[in-house]
Amino acid sequence: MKPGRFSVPAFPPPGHEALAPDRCRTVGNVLARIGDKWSVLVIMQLGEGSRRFSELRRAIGSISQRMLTLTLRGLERDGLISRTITPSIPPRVDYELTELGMSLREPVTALGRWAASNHDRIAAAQVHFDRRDTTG
Amino acid sequence: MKPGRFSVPAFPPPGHEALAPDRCRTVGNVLARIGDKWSVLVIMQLGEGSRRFSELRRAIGSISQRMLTLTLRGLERDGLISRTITPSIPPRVDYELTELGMSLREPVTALGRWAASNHDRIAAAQVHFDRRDTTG
DNA sequence: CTGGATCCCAAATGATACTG
DNA sequence: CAGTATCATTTGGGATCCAG
Repeated sequence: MKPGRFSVPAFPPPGHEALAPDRCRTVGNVLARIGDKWSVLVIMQLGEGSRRFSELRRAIGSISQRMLTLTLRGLERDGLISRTITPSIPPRVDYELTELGMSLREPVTALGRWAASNHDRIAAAQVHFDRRDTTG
Repeated sequence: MKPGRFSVPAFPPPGHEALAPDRCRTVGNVLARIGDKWSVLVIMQLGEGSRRFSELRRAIGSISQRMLTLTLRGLERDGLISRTITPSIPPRVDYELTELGMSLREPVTALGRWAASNHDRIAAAQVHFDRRDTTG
């Protein structure tokens, strides 16, 4: 950490502290974690039940083997999924949502419903914005 | 999806509707958009009311001018925020959530509540995972 | 004050080859 | 099958300078 004065942002005026910066950060952190390109897809897949590595790979389709591994490690590290190895030949590894992971499904699917309900409007807004850019 | 006499794989419990791969993509796209490092922070700030560029910059604190600009452009393109220019000197630009942006607050804050409730458990899981890695 | 343009570095992701 | 290791590429993001 650099020495010097760290700037403390002005406190929000009374009545405007519904969303503390603190909480914003927390949300930001969580979104930074599950908001990557793949985590949610994995979570939603596992939300339907236990899956093995190759099943997830096929189900998601476009994910590379490397990224699936990394994503699963990250989710496991966060305690959202569990990893069960069956040392057979060929080996088998099953992934499953933990209780914590299960509890995440609800807010995520809420966001999912929002996305499903509004992605038409978003797409339309994008087209509009881009047209203005090219035709303006 | 043609209903035949094939058995349907286990239904998710009520309230957790089936998660078609299609829908997963939609969610993934939306999360890819708002799940970046800054969008949510901006949205939550604007959730408290209209803000001008420099206010957002100060409030968020660690964001660079460049990223704030890019983030705002992205959100505007998605129709989540509106941009109002007042051609005074010095110029003034205010940002505000659109109706669409407002509607996003609810699912986002739901995720926020989840984050606030569970980030201790996540942190603990991470410590546990990392210990296993270094001491194992 | 707002924000575009440029340069540069770090992190994320993909492709491929290799291993138990 | 389920990874790991490595390399190449893409993307994210900060710093800085410049302009209306």
